[in-house]
Amino acid sequence: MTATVREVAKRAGVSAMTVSRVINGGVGVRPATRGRVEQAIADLDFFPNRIARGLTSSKTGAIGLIVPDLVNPFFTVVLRGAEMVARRAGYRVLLCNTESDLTLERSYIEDMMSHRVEGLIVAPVNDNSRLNLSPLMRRGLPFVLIDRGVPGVDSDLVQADSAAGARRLMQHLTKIGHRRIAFIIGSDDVSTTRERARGYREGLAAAGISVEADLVIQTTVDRIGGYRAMQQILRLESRPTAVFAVNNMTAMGAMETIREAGLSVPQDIALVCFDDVEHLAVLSPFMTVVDQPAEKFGTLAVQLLLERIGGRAGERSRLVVLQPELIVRHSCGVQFRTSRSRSSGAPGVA
Amino acid sequence: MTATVREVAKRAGVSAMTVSRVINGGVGVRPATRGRVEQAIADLDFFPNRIARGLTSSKTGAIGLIVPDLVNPFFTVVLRGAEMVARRAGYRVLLCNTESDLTLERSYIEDMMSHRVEGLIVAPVNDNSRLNLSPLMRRGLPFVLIDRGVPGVDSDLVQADSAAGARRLMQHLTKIGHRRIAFIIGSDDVSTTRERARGYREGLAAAGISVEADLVIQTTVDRIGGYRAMQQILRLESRPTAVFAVNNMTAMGAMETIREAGLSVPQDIALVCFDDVEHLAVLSPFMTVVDQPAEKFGTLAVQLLLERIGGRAGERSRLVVLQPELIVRHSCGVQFRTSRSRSSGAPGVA
DNA sequence: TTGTAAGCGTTATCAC
DNA sequence: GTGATAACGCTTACAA
Repeated sequence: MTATVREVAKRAGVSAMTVSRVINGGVGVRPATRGRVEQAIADLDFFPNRIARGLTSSKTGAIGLIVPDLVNPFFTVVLRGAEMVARRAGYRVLLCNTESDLTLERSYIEDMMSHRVEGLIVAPVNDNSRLNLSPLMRRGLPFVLIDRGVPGVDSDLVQADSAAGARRLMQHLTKIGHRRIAFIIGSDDVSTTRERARGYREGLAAAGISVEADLVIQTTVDRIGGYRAMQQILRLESRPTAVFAVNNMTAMGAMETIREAGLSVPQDIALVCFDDVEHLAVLSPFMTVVDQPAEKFGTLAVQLLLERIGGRAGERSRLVVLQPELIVRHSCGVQFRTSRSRSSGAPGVA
Repeated sequence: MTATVREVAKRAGVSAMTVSRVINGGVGVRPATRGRVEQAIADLDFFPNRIARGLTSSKTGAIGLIVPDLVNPFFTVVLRGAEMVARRAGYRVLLCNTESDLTLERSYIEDMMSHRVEGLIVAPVNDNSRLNLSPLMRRGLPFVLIDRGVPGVDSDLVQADSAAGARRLMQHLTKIGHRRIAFIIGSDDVSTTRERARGYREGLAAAGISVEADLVIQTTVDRIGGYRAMQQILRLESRPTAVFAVNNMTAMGAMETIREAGLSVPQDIALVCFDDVEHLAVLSPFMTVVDQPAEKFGTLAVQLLLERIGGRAGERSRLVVLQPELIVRHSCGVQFRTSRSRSSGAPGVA
């Protein structure tokens, strides 16, 4: 199907080794020789076989990125950041979408090992991902966790300060007068869920409010989960004045319920959430959110991973905690203007 | 770093071939032998090296997917569809994001050839992608174009009927009374742009309206492009009553301008576009759109590609034209209810 | 049912 | 500066 180094070598009247040298930068090859080889490569339309290369050198030039939900814009942006940094370093990103399925996660991790990626970035499904990660730990394949930590797994980790973000959100809501704030929350076996729940409790406590169990609705962390949770909230005898959705997807679902009920945000009920929905947040009502620097999750994770792959990392695992940012818009019930271009200015222009 | 077939073989007291047979399904291996091999595999924590496998069998089990913008939800959903079908067929999808950069597209295509993918799905940047695709054609590597056709490239193609979609949109707008409809359009070297422009003209003509050059604003097909184009539109002496944005991203940018200007949709100006923004369309005002079946682009493309890889496709190239669907919501200025659950019902429930 | 031998396309190593 | 040889880990083809 395509020429090999040997064929190129033959045509250029050199050895395969010389061809190999040329396609790898050509150091230590006389310009004249090099020219002949390059000509032969062009003539034969030769593309080096990376597969074969990976076999001898065990440098496959690939890293894996495993995320639970690629349709979630948060992870899309993580991916964009990761790919950019990886490409600049000469690496390819192999992407895996587990759809929050532990079995799929396990098989993707095995797949990545089979593909001999040099390292892995994983946004784990939940605490049970520990079992899936253990083969990586056993064989010492470098990996970096993002977004979510996994108890019992000692590795580099890039995460946001979820508790602080939630506290800030609660602080804001209570400051503008909300006292009864519902919380749409996910399963307890995800670290970010636990942290956001802690921030919720602490934030309320700081305002002298105690948590009402009725107002904490546990559900799946996706649109349908948010949809159902909000239905439940609207059925409460005494309706809360505000709702905190644990992430962007649940917030979307919650919005849908609110609209169907003929209510509006923030007039009838306030709604805030984690994760800015980025380029789509232009649609009103503009959500008040705690934004996580998604792209940084990707870029930092790749940097940490490449350091580790390159043996420049040391034994100890590293923890990077990114600060989320409160962006006050309209869905909480106050009309603010922030200094952020994303909320009040042009998209990406000064 | 990890065990090899030979090491497993030694431990199990068999030959490497027997191990190979076991890891490939184990047909023609006596159960007892097979058991010993499996035990040895478990003991040594062995994972077959796909790289090496790909070298001998030239079945790498990978296909490439090249898209111009992964942050665009349309392509994210395409990816989801593609990956699902590919996985079921035992293939992995290697994803490349060209960011609409022809140079990057070229290098990704070469990269994919180096990785010896068995085939490629490409949403090309524009007509100039022809040059980037030519190496594929030269060596007969199967590929399928999606979304956009490329003049001079004869290949399988999955696309939407853009002209019909645009016509339908114009038909609707004119029917409810709009006569002056601006068009935010992209570069002319993209097939979908040309087709949508044709639909725009034809749709207007059918209503006895002639195109006003002032109302057609050419820009980059992203959020910032839509933002600027809408600024230009608002500066027109005689403001149009409606705006047709060529895709979801330009519509987002346009919305942003409208909001900054203190205007609202549809009271001050109507806004419609191509591509449903899917799970984010829950935010109001609910856009009237022509929706393309994004996931189908992915699933069909993979099916066509796998047929071709498997030699079950025949010489002739195939064209699949998907019908886009008009979803009337509120941004056009009428309050309709459609039968689609996505616009009026629950997310994914009956 | 199992094993032997050779080779996939590249690069590491060590000569020259 | 260039080349010969032997791997890398697996599978194909054939033999036993």
